[in-house]
Parts: sequence; C-alpha cells; structure tokens
Amino acid sequence: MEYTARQIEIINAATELINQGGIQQLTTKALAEKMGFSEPAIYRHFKNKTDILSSVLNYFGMGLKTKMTELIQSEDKGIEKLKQIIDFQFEHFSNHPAIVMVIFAETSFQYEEKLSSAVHNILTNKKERVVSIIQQGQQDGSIRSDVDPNQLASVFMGSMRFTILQWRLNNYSNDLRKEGVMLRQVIEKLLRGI
Amino acid sequence: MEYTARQIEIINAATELINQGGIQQLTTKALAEKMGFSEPAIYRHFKNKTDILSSVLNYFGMGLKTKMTELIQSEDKGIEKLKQIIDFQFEHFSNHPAIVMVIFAETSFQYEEKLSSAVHNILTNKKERVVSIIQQGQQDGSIRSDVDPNQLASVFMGSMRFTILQWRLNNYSNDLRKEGVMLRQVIEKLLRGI
DNA sequence: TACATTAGTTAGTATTCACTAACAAAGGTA
DNA sequence: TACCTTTGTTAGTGAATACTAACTAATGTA
Repeated sequence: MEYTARQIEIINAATELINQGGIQQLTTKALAEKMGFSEPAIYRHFKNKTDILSSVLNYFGMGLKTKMTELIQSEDKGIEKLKQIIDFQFEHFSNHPAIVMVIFAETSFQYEEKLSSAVHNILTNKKERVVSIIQQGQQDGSIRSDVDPNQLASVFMGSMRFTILQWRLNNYSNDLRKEGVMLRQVIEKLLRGI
Repeated sequence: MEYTARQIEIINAATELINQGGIQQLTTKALAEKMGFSEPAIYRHFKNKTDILSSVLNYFGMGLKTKMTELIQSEDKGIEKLKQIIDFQFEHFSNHPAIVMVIFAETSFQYEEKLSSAVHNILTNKKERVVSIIQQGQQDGSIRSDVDPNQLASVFMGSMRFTILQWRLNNYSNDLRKEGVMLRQVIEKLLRGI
C-alpha cells in the first residue's frame, strides 16, 4: 500500500491525463510522454494499466481518509465539522483540479471489478464518516434531528458534488472557494438544529 | 433533430451498452452484434461514432425537456412540482436503468467538444427549470425564501443525483422508488416555507 | 418493365493499444 | 574487481478499433 517516489510521480501524471480528457486519454503512450520516458519504463513501476488506475484511486482515497479522520477527532460541534469538510474539499479541488475528474469518472471504472470496488469503497467510507458526524451533531444539538442522518448525508454530499460538477463543466471558470462559502451558508441554514 | 425508427433502436442499444460497461464498451462491433447486423450497417444510419453518442444524449435530453415542460405548466405549488420531479425521475430510472450511466458519464464525454456541450446543455437546461420552479414556490409560499433559489436548486439536484449514484454503485440492488419516497420527504422538510 | 433508393452484406485497411523480449548503463555491495 | 539489481532503452507483436470500398437483394415508383 506504499508507493515509491517514482510511482507517485506516475500517479500524478495519470491523474492529470484523466483530468484533461477522461480515462480514454490515459494511454500508455500519453503517460510515457508526460513522464518523459519510454512506454516500457512504465512497466518497471506498475504491473499493468489496471494497476495504475487502482493506484490513482487508492492514493486519492488515502489522502481523503487521513483528512476525514483528523476532522472527526476534533472537539467541534457536528455542524462545524460539516462546514470544515466543505472548506477542505473545495480548497483542495481548487488547488488540484485534476483530481475532480477522477472522482467523477466513477462510472467509467465500472467495467473493471477491481476499480469499481475501489471507487465504491472511497464513496462509502466517506459517507459513513459524514453520517457519524451528523449523528454527533444531532446529539450536541447543532443539527436538526427530525431527519434521518443517512438522508441528510446524501443531501450534504450530493450538494457538494453537484457544486463541484458545475464548476468542472464550466471549465473551472468560476471561483470554487466562493461557491464553497455560499454552499456552507446554505447547508448551515438547512441542517441547523433549533 | 428527428430520428428514424431504426435510429432509435440503435440509440437504445447504444444506451444499454454504455450502461453495461461505460462508454468504452460502446464499440462498433458490440453495437452491431446487439443490433443483429454487421458493423458497416451502422454507418447507413449514423455518420460516425460521435454522431451516435451525441444522438444518445440528444434523444435523452429531448424526453427530459418534454416532461419538465409539462410539469412547469401545471397549476401545482412549487414544492409539489419538485416532488413530482423526484417521482418522475426515480420511476423513470427504475424502468430504464441503462440511462443512468449515460447521465453519469458526463465527464467521459469531455474530450469531444460536441459531446461535452450536449451534456452541459442538458444539465443547464434542467437546472434553469428547477430554479424557476423554486422561485415560483418562494412566491406561493410553499418554499422557504431565506435561501437563494440557485443554491436550493443545487441542493435539490445534487441530492437526487447522489441518491441515484448510490443505487447505481450498489448494482441497482435497493428499491429506487422507496429511496425516492424518502428523499421526497426530506426535501419537503428542508425546503418547506414557514 | 426499367430504374433508383434503401439497407444490408463481405472483405479489408490504417491506426492505436497494452504489453513483451532483449539489451544497456549506472550504482551498490561482496 | 566481479556481479547483481534497478531503471531505463529500442524494436516489435497480436489484438482491437473505427471506418471504407464494392457488391447485392428488396422495395417503391415513373
């Protein structure tokens, strides 16, 4: 589960390629070109193409997990943690727009067992953590408790994803951080406990 | 903008293939096999592969537009219309799961100008209509007016999409109609005007 | 009947793809 | 010094892909 420096370079190059034009753009030729070496050199670092793709997903999932764990362990109220997730995610995507495409490519990975389950795990894991934060918020009174936490998590994550998708489809032209601030206020109004 | 019966057959076959394994699964060979004729026969009905894909998107977009127009013209209150959109969409996806993949493949189409703009148009058009319904709801008092209608539309559409995505990633195993009923209740609670 | 159009066929092509075989240079270590 | 490992190279391969050329059978129409 650990990657060499060279592997991480390749993972980043692959992520950028996916961002530029979907997974179809991720060919061994393009990847080698981006890395500045020949095609066969790729196979010194990864077994095959599926191995590269699953590493891209896994590497991204690891980073996300670490951050979410940090957040959960803090002393803040539930609603505060949700707002911090929005800030973190939107800031992160602003700085690394390439990753966005990887996340939204979830359905493209479907044809490969190994990849689709990787995507599924990332999403499920994140949702579980959001649900537990919402439950905590319902107990500390910062989040309304008249709605099922699982449903609220879908609303929360769906809103975030949709906002990011719009930004992506608009070719990153608007300021995602501002969108984040606005979304944070809306989520607060809609989920705030009485 | 009108399609022959044979073209619609091909559009449906293509949609199913995309559903089964993403756009990568949509090859001329697979499409011909599914249609029960030879590969070159495809080119009697479509100019090229991009033409097929943009027809798939366009055909889907047309159906969606028609339904949304009907909804908007009714006499119901804003919140009622939103609930009807959920019912319609979830029922529709339950009956035609193949289409789900096409919608969520938006990022895969990005590398082709013609296709990415088609996707963008479908989404933008739908969102505009949702925004106008929400504005109406804020005026007739059925939807809270302390939140920007554009933001509420993102929450609404994002929640729907996320619920459908989860259903998809779970291999359609849960009952989407039930999910729709639950989502409808949540949306009502969160958006309801005072 | 003569002819044109439509919608299919078989055969084939250039290109691209992921991946392999075999070799080479550099560095670490016995 | 001798040798092994690591990380790259060049050259090439079989399979798949989108698409074309040329032909044909059926159907509608002048």
